[in-house]
Amino acid sequence: MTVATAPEAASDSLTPIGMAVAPLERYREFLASKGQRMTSERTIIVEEIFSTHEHFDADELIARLTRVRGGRRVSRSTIYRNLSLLEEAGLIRKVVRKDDREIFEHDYGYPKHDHLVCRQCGNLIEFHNEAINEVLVEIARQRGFRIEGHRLEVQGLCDSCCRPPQSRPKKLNLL
Amino acid sequence: MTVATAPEAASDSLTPIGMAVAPLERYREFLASKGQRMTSERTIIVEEIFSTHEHFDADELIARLTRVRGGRRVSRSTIYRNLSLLEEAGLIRKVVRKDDREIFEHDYGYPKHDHLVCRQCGNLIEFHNEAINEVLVEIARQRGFRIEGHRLEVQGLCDSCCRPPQSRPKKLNLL
DNA sequence: CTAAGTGCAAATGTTTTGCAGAATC
DNA sequence: GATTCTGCAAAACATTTGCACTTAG
Repeated sequence: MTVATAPEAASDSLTPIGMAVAPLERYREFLASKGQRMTSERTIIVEEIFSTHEHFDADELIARLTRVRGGRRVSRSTIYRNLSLLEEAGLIRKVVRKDDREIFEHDYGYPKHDHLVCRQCGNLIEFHNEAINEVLVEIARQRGFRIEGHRLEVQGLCDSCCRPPQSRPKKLNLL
Repeated sequence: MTVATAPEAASDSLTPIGMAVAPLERYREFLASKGQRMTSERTIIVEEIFSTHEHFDADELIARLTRVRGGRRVSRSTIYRNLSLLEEAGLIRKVVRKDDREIFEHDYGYPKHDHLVCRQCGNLIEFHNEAINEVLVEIARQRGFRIEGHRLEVQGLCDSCCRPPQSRPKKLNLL
């Protein structure tokens, strides 16, 4: 059982835990199975997405591409088209919706989890709990429902947003 | 412990389980607390929403109002403005997002629950499970997170959409 | 009366789509 | 070489907003 963060033996240079093959390779296979093609834009997108394990929305991804990839950019349409495909391929998934935008994250090579969403600072706090899955499986069984996935967002206030600014009693504003 | 569906003793004619006061009254109080007013449009909206326990989106509500209320209609803007207010008041809540629309349901006078969403027929199947809440409360406690609510949608295929049309072997189409 | 609410039409902002040229297999 | 992709600009769509008029308190 591996708990490491470092790359393991696999077919590519970046192949963390739980990935039989690297994301890019996996995308290529998925595309091939549908008679679709790998392109340089798709490579760039997948590499950027999997270069870090972070939540992102379409705009953030575009920003990252513009910034990081030395100006080499991918059009907005292509981003959207590929986000859909990547989701279909099981490489990413929509986790929550924030400010009218879908937030994505890796769904490949990373253990399943859900999120606490702070309505104040917008932070996403990941958590994993097997009991929830077990409950869902049982409920689904009873109803003859075939589960394909789920999305659980817990709304509220995170630790730091719960209490007023108390750790900064220096410059008091006494109007 | 009441399990009935019929109205109980309360301050209005339509006051099912768990409602200290009827929805309309409750909305009035909420509005008053914010220095806002009750209007005929707001009355119509609340009465229509609580006339049946059904999931709905903005368009469906507008349709229901147009149809049921003998042509007396409320403008789309007013509907949206009030859906937000009603949510803030805790009378309704967004449960899932389907076809790019927010689906609402009663959040007042009805036990908390979550949904199985069939991707095929779009049906929403309600279920209630206390264990999930317990898990969430415990996780939140550990992280110092103050829960205000949650949204859990389980995606998949419902019982009838799981299997192909097998119970209709009469008129076979043998092209 | 005065502040708040409504309806209308126009605006918003994200995501989608049609199409001509570019690229993959 | 044919089919699939991309980028662009325009479209689609649910939801929001500005404004003049109406209405609740």
